[in-house]
Amino acid sequence: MDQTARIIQALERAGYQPTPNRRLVARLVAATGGHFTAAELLERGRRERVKIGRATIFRALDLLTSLRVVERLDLPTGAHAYVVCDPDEHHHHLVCSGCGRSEDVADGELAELVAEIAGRSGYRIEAHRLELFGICPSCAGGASGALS
Amino acid sequence: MDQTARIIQALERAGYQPTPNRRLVARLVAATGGHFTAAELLERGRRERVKIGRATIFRALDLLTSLRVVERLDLPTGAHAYVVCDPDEHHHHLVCSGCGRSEDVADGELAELVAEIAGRSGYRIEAHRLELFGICPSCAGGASGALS
DNA sequence: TTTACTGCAAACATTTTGCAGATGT
DNA sequence: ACATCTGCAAAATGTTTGCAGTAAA
Repeated sequence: MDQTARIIQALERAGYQPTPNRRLVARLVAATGGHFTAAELLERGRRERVKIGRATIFRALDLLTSLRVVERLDLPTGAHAYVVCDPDEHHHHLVCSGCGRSEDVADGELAELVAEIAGRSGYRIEAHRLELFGICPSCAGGASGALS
Repeated sequence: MDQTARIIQALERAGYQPTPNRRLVARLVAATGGHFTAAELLERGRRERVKIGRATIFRALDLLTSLRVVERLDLPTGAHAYVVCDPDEHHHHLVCSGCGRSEDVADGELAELVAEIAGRSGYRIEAHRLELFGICPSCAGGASGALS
């Protein structure tokens, strides 16, 4: 099953209608290998389909965010962007500053580190977010991506 | 030396004038144990001094951000806030959702984890940001903060 | 006297909302 | 029929900018 279908299914499972607009947003979101802003999505949407309103994009994105199918993240520039992601496990994002591609990174050992910080500080830590920014292999190494 | 003085000194060292407005911002920023938004700062500033413009607040905050005396962070709600911090070492922030207090957390073992992620993914990681949100001991435990 | 700083208001960018109409169930 | 969804335009936010005046070097 491809990602577009997964997103649409998530909508249906949550009791939302898989309307043409929402399908479009799902498709656009899935077509992105990386992050995108609401404005970009609107522009791409309008290229495919004449009628889709800004508000609809934002509403669909809110919906998908609440279903954890996409996540909102903050670029180093301060701009807000979204990335598609796996709703089932806690993870973080590694974003390429070159091409915008984004990969999920498992929480892994971070959980231990967070627990340790909790112990040391006395805080009850309820949420944590790790954002990683860098250059992906293919942006770094021309075509091959092999590091010399 | 107190924090207000440290901030003013950082401005002077970088060649900026320690004007009354900037001193005010330094004082307001230092008076905050935690995070604050630009709007809050403006309001507090106006309570002390009738004349200070929104733009001046933003400009001062940008300045302090570029000097790494404050850092801009993104609350889970998506709102932008600022926290005072130590310009000399790489660290992260632990923010109390109750009172807004914020503490610096040393990068510590995170560096290793980041290096490992870099190795595994092939990305050249240029920046990373860890944001922790939780409840501080005094918000959690009533007055004493002792966990039972 | 030359440059840095400031307030103001306007410009801008981004996101949200109210609402009447369209669409899906 | 009924609830959900949609586009639009207006409103609410949040931030930046142009500029003329003020203060500092």
